[in-house]
Amino acid sequence: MANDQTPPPIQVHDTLARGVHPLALREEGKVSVYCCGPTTYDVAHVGHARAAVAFDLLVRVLRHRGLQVTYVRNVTDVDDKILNRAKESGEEPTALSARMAQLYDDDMAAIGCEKPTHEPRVSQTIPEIIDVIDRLVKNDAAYVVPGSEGSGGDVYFRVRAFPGYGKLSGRNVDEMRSGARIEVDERKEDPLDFALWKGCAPGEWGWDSPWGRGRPGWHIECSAMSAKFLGHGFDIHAGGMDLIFPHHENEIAQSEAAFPGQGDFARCWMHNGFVNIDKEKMSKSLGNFVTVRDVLQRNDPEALRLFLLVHHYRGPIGFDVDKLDDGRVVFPGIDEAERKIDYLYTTIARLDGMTVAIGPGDLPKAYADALSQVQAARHEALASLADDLGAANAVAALYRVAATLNEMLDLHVRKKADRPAIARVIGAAQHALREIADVLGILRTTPTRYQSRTRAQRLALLGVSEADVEAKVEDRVQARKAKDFARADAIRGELEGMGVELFDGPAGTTWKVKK
RNA sequence: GGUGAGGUAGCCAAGUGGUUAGGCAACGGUUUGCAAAACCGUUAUACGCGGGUUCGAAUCCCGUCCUCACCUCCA
Repeated sequence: MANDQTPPPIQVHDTLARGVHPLALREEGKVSVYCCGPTTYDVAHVGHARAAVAFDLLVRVLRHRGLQVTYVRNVTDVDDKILNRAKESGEEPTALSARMAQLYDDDMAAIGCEKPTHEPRVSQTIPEIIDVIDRLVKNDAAYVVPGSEGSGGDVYFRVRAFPGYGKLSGRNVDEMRSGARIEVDERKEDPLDFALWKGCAPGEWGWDSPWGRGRPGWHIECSAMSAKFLGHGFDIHAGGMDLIFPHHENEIAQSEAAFPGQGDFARCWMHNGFVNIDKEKMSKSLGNFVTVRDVLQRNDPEALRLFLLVHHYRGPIGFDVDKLDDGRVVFPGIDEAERKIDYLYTTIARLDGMTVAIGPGDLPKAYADALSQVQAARHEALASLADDLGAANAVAALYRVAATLNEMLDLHVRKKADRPAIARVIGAAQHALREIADVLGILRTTPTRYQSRTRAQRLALLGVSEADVEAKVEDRVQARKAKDFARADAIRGELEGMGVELFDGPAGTTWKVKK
C-alpha cells in the first residue's frame, strides 16, 4: 500500500454539486480552469494572496498528475472603483489599473504563483463582451434602457426569465426579494435584475457600443473571457467564497442564457475561504487588511505561502498581528512558517556535496524501514493533495521526509560503514522532498540565496549591520581559541540579545538572525 | 429571515466510523568547552453542549449554543 506509486484520482469540492466529487473532465487529459482575479484599484492583500495560492496549488497538482492545464485568471481593469480611485488621485483610470495589475503580478510571482496561461483584461475584451450582451438581448434574456441627454443606454439582465437562477448559491428569487436591501432602480423591470452594460456620458471613460457609450457591468466580463479562452462548459471555475453570490450566480445566468441548449456554463465550482483578522473577514471596506507588501517587508515570501498552505483552502484563516513593546508590528503565524522554511532550507543545504545513490537492492533493515517511511510520506502527501487539495497533510509529510533526511545525514557522519545504504535513503528522500515541495510551490530557490536574502532582511529590520556582527563573531572566535570561554559566552550573550544566534560547527562558527 | 462556513489539547492546525496527523511551546536524552542546530524520546486519556444509532463516533442522526461570512462592492 505504502509502496503504491500511483496516487488516487483527484477529487475536489464542488459548490454547485455540494460536496467532494471526483473530477470529471470535459476532455481526457486536459483541464480548463477559470479563476476570478483582482479588480485592480489597489494593491493585493493577504486575502487575495490566499485565493491565488489556493488555485495555483490546484493547477500544480493537476499538472503534476500529467494533465494539460489551461489556466485563465482575469484582471478586472475596468470598474467604478478604479474610476473613483483615479478621480481622487488625478491619475488616469487606465494608468492606475495597469500599475496595480503589474503590482499584483509581482506580488503573486513573489509568493510562488505561476503565471496563468492567459490573463485577459476587461479593457481588451470589450468586443467579446458586447457580443455576449447582444446575444442576451436577442434571446430576450436582457433588455435595453435608453440613456438620456446624450448618455449611452443601459442593458439589464432579466433575472426572473432565467429558471435556474439561484442554483449555485442556494437562493430562491422570491425569498431574496423580501430580504433585498437594494436601492430600487426605477429603470429596472425588477429589483433583482443586474446591469450588463452601464451607459455613460460621451466624454467619460468608456467604449462605444450598440447601446451608446458605456462600460460593462461587473459580471459580464467573466462570461465573455471564459467563453473566449475556454469555451462554454469548461471544467473548473474558481474564486473566493464571497463571489458565489451574486457574481458567480450571475455569470451562470448570463452564460447559460447567452448559449441556450449548450449545457452547464462550468462543470465544477471551487471557492476558497477567507482570511480573518480578529475573527472578521479581512477586507478593504472594513479597513482591517494587511497587504502582501506589508508582509513581505517583514517576512520571506515563501513563509507567507507556507502559512497559507497549511490551512485548508476552504476553511477560515486567522491572521494574527502583534505589536511588540518597541512598536514593531509582527505576524506571529508567518514568523512560525518562516522558521519552518529555515528548517527545510537548512536541511537541503546539508545535502550540498553529498553523494547520493538510487537503485534497487537489499538494505539493512533499519535503512529499508527508513526508505519505506520516505515512500509512505511521499504517497501520503500526494494522496492528500488529490483529496480536495489537502496541503496541510502534504506539508506534514514533507517535515517527516526532512526529519529522515537529517537523521540520515547525522548517521552519515557517524557510521562510515553504512554509507552506501545511507546514500540510498538520502537519494530517495531528497527526491521525495523535491517532488512534494514542487507540487506545493515552495523551496523554489537555493539555500544560499534564501539564507542571504533572509539574513539581509532580518538584519535590516533589527537595524544591525552585518559587519558589526562579523566583528563580534571574530572576537569570539579568538576568545575561544584562547580558551577564554567566559569571554566567548559573554559575546554570545550579547549577540543573542541582538537577535543573532551562533553555531560552533566543525568547520568554524556560523551565525543566523533569529525570526 | 434565507444560504453557507466553522467551533479539535497551552497555541496553530489535519482528520468525517475502529491502530500516533503534523507543527509551536515544555521536559528528558544523544551531541557540544557550554550552547545552538540536528536527531531520538516524553508530555496532553483533545474533539462546543445534550441526546440517539452502533460492538465501536471527533467522524452518522436529532436537538441546542456560540463565532463568522454571504444575501450591497469584495479573494
